[in-house]
Amino acid sequence: MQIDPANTWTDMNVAENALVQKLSALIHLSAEEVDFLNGLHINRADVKAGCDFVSEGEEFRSSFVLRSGWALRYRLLKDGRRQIIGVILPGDFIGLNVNFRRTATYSVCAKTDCALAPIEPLRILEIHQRFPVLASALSWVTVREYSILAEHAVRLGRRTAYERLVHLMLELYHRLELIGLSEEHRFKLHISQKDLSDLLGLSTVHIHRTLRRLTADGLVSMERGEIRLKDIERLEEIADTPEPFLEDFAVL
Amino acid sequence: MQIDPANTWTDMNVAENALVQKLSALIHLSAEEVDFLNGLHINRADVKAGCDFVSEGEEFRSSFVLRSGWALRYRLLKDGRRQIIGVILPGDFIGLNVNFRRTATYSVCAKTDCALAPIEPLRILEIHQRFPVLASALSWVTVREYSILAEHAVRLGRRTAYERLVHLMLELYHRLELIGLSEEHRFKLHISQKDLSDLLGLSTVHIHRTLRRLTADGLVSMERGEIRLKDIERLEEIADTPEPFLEDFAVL
DNA sequence: CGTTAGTTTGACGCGATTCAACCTTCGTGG
DNA sequence: CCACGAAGGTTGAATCGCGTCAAACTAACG
Repeated sequence: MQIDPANTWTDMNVAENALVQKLSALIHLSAEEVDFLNGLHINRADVKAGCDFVSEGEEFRSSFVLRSGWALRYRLLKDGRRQIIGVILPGDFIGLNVNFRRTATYSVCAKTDCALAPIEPLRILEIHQRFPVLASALSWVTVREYSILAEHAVRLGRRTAYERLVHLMLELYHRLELIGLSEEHRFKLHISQKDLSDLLGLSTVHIHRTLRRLTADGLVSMERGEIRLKDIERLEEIADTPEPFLEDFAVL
Repeated sequence: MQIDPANTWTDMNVAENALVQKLSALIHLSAEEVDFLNGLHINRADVKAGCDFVSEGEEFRSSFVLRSGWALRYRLLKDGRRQIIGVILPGDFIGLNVNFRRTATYSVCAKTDCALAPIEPLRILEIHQRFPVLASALSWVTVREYSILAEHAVRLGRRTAYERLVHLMLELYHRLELIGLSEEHRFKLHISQKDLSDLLGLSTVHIHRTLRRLTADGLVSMERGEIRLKDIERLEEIADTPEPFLEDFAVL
């Protein structure tokens, strides 16, 4: 029953370039395009677990691709209540679209040690000019992010605690699978019960009890932070996931 | 106390082109750019109040700009629970980003008679090639949509019923103000209590009671579907809105 | 003038929170 | 190598915000 938010990032075969892997699942990338994407990773910034590397209200110009690690995008209310907007996984962008206003509206916190690839805004423009196929892939990334967030809203607004947890597990599982970070229905969960509660709009106590119920029902097992989804079909039934889940996003 | 989801759309001076108005608030548009944006409105489709004009799971290729009216983007769970993802107001896009997958993941329902401007995907590409300034404005639109949805998630996850309602009123007020559809802290609310409940993840009964409490506290008044925010400062205090609200979005 | 959609109201119940312990694990420094 | 503190997990009891049910009311429309 223990969730272990271990900071050592050694789970599985970490993708060389999760972004390339993610986009390849969608479209065929030419060698030139792959080179360009790898070139985006020339710069590198490392962030220790526990650090906020984007802070609400502060200057935020350059954007990033997360190369490895887990991070959380969140907002804090004045009285300390926290809502997590989403989980950022390897290959995800932080600030993909041009922000010509100046400040961040959310904070981003590293839950494990993270490697970032800072991207100059000019590089994004370059994509639109020189790589039309990549440009539409980025558009897909945008739509996908929006869709994930929309599903998050549905989860928060109209699902029970039990359903929320199942739905989140499935989201993480599918997203990790796409970048080669989960296999055989197993993945490492790098966030605490407190994080889960702020993600799902519940209390830690209730998260704990619900997690217990999930394992008691034989749907999920957990040891040392590793989650195992024991019956995907029933889980998808419970979560009432759209068909197909996280693969086929269209509307923004 | 009556919310009147009147379908006659005659509130105030409807903007000729709400999109132009919205973008003008952000950047200076050249005559050429304004012409181009107006040109997007050549095609026109009308939809009656109550109609779903985008349906989850169905083909969805062309995108739209909403010229006039109110629409709701929502998702339905199998057992009938509904969560509204967001309110679509004049000048808003539906499906701005290129969707090279085929189907819609959400439904969109017109709450008033709506006028739509269908946009061929090619037009969006044209913007990126010929109008770099417009292209970044569209990027801003995307970021803004994401930020509104993120605030929606915070609302659903970590605010009380009372706060949710206040926060929503402020969101609508500010968005309508930007396109000239609200004045003197008043605007017409074109959705029912049922819609409010599915928007805020509450029951209609509780929405009603909370609305009653808001008016009793002298913060808001309502007659025939017209909302009046009587004390913006206190409302913003209650909603704990970020500074500045809905104007300065940066992170995606 | 009946029908339909939406609003209003009260009584009751439950899902989730709060509070307050206590326990376990792990990293750190003496 | 053990002592200690911090962070996170576990548990029960009491409480409350919000949901459910059910019925009456009101306005709009043909």
